Amino acid sequence: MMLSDVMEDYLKVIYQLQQGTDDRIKTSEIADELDVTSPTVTSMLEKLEDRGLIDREKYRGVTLTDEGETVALEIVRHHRLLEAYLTEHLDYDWSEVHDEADRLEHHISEDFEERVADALDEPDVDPHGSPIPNADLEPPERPDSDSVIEFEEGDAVVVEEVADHDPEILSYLADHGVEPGVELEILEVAPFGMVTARSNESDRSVSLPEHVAHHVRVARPAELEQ
Amino acid sequence: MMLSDVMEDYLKVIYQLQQGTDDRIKTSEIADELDVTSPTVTSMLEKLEDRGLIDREKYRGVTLTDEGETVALEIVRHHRLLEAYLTEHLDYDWSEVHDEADRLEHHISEDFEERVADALDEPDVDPHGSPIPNADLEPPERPDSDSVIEFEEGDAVVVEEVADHDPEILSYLADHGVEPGVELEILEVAPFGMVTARSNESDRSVSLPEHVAHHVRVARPAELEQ
DNA sequence: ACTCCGATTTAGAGTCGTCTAACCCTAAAT
DNA sequence: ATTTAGGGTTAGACGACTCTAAATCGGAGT
Repeated sequence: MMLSDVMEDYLKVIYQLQQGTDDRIKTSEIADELDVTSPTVTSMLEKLEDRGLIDREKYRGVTLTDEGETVALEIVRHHRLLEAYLTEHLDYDWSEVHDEADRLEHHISEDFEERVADALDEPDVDPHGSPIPNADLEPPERPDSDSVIEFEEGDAVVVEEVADHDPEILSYLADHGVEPGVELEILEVAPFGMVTARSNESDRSVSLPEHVAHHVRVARPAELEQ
Repeated sequence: MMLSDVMEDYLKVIYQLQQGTDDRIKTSEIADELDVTSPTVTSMLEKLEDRGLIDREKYRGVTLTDEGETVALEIVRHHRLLEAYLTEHLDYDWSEVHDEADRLEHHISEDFEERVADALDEPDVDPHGSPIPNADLEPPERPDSDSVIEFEEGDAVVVEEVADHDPEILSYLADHGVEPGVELEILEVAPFGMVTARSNESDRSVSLPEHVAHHVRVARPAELEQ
């Protein structure tokens, strides 16, 4: 299937918006994400539907077909492998890799993908802790993490994933010891969603406004599970 | 200057066709190289002229302006750095790098270019022996090599550059010991252009039909110059 | 100088992805 | 059941890049 970069972008965005809900994805959500107008999205959705890549109900939004999901997973795999490679081998900081991976994700060959995966020894998460789809493009299983917002004062948690792309925010988080793998003690969850926590990394407390905290996904430490 | 990938491709091709001649580059040469029709080239040349990137005389072909050349050099630098990086760090063979570099050359950031150049320690040639323009994008000085066709029986020469992109031909050449750096003894130059030589690498003789030999650029060994 | 042929340009049209403006549908509130 | 607010779709257009067909240029050879 020969797809344009643009079509791939639409599929990727639909895939990502679909993560964590069963809702159909709406035209305006896609438009916001891709920074185009709604009519533009509508006309592209028609094409994607013609190609059998999405399932569309007019006025009610879309979902990916299996085929569409496979394409999306391929792009996501490219993106996350690139992020991992750039941090591992080209000295990029995790705050910088997203844009570069976005540039390149549509333009690498199967061969390149494979060599990069080899060089990294088939990693299963990218530098932000997001799962990298495997080479067979099966949907990766949903990590059992929750937004840090779900927790409360006194909880001890481990950062699993920081699902944000803004370099400024990522730099801020890294500076304050919020990265995948670090342990956080929740100090306060304000009613308007701001979370304050202490990182065992920086040993300083850090406050995360709601829109940031939302992207910080954490799990209870392993020793507390059973 | 915001240029499309397509425009960059035109400039790159014009640059490469311009190497080694003072002739203006003709519409049909560009059309052949890019695999588009002549009218398509004509209309793109109008746009490039409007942008001040080429100097055009209708019916007589084009040359790059300084600005156009700078853009072309940027793309060539990207291409050749990528080729070098892929062979050096991702285990590519010199016969495989061209297509991958073509895919990526328009899509890497300045930052990426710089990091790759650093990782390679600012190389000055790519795996085919072609000069990599420096970061200031000054035109690299013309290497003092000639096509192997220019030599005659008995000459000993060193391969400087193999300016071909066909993976089959490059594999063939590598298999027969024709790569940058190896010494060749010319055994015969047939009237129809075929060159037969012995490589001190493979210690076998190899015959190069004219269109291949044309791309094998060599120099007399250093110890013979003064 | 003239003719002719190959190369170039002009003319006109098609595709892709985008836009704005106008119209329409759905769901929530009355 | 009706209204209405807000998002979705339709219609029509545009810019970028490409094509085919037709007209035109210019150099090579008389």
